[in-house]
Amino acid sequence: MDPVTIKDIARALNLSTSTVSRALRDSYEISPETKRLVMEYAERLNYRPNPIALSLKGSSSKALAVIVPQIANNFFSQAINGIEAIAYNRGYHVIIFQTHESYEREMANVQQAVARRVDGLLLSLSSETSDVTHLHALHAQGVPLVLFDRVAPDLPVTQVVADNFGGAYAATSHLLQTGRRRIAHLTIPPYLSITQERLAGYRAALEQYGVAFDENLVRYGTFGPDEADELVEQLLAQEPRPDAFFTASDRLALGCLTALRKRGIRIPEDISLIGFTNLPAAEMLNPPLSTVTQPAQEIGQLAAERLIELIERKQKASPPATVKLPTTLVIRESSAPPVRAEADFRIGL
Amino acid sequence: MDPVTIKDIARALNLSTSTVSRALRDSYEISPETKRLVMEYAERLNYRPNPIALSLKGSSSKALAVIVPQIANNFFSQAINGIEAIAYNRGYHVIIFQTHESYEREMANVQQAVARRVDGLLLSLSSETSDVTHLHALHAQGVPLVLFDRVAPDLPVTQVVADNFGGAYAATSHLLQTGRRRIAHLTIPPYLSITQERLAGYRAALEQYGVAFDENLVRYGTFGPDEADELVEQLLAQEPRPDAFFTASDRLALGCLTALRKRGIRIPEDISLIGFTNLPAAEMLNPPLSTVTQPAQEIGQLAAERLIELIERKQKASPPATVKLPTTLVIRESSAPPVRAEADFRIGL
DNA sequence: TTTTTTTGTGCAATCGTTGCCGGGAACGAT
DNA sequence: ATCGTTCCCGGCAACGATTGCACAAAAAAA
Repeated sequence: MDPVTIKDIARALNLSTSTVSRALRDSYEISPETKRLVMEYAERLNYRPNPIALSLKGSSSKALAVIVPQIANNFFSQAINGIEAIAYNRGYHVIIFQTHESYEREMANVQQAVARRVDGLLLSLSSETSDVTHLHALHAQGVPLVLFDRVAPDLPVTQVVADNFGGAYAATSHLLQTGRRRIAHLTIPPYLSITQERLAGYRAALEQYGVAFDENLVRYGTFGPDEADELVEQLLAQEPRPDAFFTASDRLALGCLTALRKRGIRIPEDISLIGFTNLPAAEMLNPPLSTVTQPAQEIGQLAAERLIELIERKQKASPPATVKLPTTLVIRESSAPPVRAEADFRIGL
Repeated sequence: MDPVTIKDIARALNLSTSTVSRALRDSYEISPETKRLVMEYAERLNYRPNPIALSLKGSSSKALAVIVPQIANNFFSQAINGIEAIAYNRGYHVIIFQTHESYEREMANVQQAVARRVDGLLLSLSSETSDVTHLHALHAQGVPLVLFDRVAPDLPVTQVVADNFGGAYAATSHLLQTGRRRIAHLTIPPYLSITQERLAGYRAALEQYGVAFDENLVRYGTFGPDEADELVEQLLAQEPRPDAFFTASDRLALGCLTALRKRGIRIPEDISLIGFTNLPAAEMLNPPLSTVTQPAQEIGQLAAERLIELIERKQKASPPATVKLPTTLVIRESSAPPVRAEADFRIGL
């Protein structure tokens, strides 16, 4: 019951393995008669070439590595979904690695992926990663590589991202337009490209509205459990107290919601809240959560498409570029203007 | 810059590949001096044995296949998280396949996994799968296999599941205890073991409370988008109208919530709602959603542990068994008794 | 009939690694 | 001096598939 090999076919048909191999690949130098024989027999035995042997031989392994910080994260699982969809109908398989936000594991995973002779890598950086020489090395070796979401702008490789700046800018502008002035930003570790872009969008909007940037209003989380509560505590202690929270992840947005509710703070009356999230439940939360949504699946798809193009067309593929997909601000109740907003505006607050 | 092979080392040190191989594996038949030389040189060149070659050679590939219907699903991504955690610190890698609820793709994925010489498979059945002969074949071939969550009780392999019956029984009992009598059950495709177990738990509770089972109150979804709305529509048309919904998945619970709210139906006053879900946002929904939670990560961990035991101890491993992990009913506002419940009870409703 | 061309097939190397066999050197025992 | 051990190490084959080259037989051309 062991898998059928080319040798089995050769033996059974009294041919050499080379003939069988060539017959199966429909080579012109094999007689039609022999081809038919081989093909039929192979079909009957349900022969499948051994991908391991093929990889060893040096051709392609038809496998892509996807390295992400966490699978159990809405954004990444959606992105992987997109990747897998493209990979599948181009005949590739997907091997998934998690870094758990560790630089060590990121490097180990890259090593492993290369050792397993994947045809290419799709990578989203860990939050600990500030040094990308391991990726430079990879790229120098000619290993096809595409970064997505959490990228490294300096690397001369294709990168697929959401418009983090634009999303953050839109969210912050919206908060400002609805009368908020003390806008806190709860965000994720500072090395990440997405953190910096979102922070930049936040600052740009503040500047645009002539509101001074206060770094005490920016707090960095670390993906730890229940960390939002403490960050919220710190922010609420600020004087004057923030009147809006803009968070950079779904986990933080939920954490904020919990922390604020726990303290009896009303949303949006006392504090306005906007997340940066793909939570399908955002609309059903109490209150419905305003968020900046990202096209996670499209990001995955696009990244996979670019990678496969890179693999298959090698030199002729489009040159490295950063592709930016639009984000969307979805306004819901959690960022509604406070009831007194109108009056406040009138007295020039 | 190509990966270093055992041959490179052999050439450089003027030894044979076999000697190098043995030196690296610390074989007793190599002189300490030679070993030292080889080891040091290998270390310096950062030599890593080629896993592909090892797989081909027939030993183990140190890779596990995980086949699930969907990655972008809270339960599965958490389970995979658990699997990956165990696999990682036992030195295994995880290759993930999605069936997208298709029987065809499930079979293709199993084929691929075997072709890639994984050391074992972790599988959760697609909702289309009613025939498991492909798994019988696999098991007959001696391929280590563990099923989890959506299992096939007839297969003589280890299976790791949540206590679906118990969870459904608890949820339904709770609804009955809070005065509900027309309890609808929105569930997932009928072939699935989990569907049947949850349905059985639901029926058992009804019977326990002397409430007749009405099959018009049971609706099967198909994982389609927005299907909940139509199912809710159908159920609301029933006469008398249901006073509670018990759903078998997080997607359905959210869909129900949306559909009911859209129609102006109050939860829990008009209709009580309990989901079967691991949504982290359940507590923050409006109203907070009562659910039966499953230990997704533990299920993954346990399944991975069993599989690795199977792989490494082969014959000496514990015999196939079904491991059942407890589910927990978390009661929140969505299943609170209606305000008039007390009065109703008094008049014997 | 002989030479050339065409056609179909087999041999052997290759990928990286390990298992098996065998061989030379050194040593002690007879 | 011869034999048997022990210790180290090298060569070959094999895993499954592909591929360049060679070679045979048959067909075509001379």
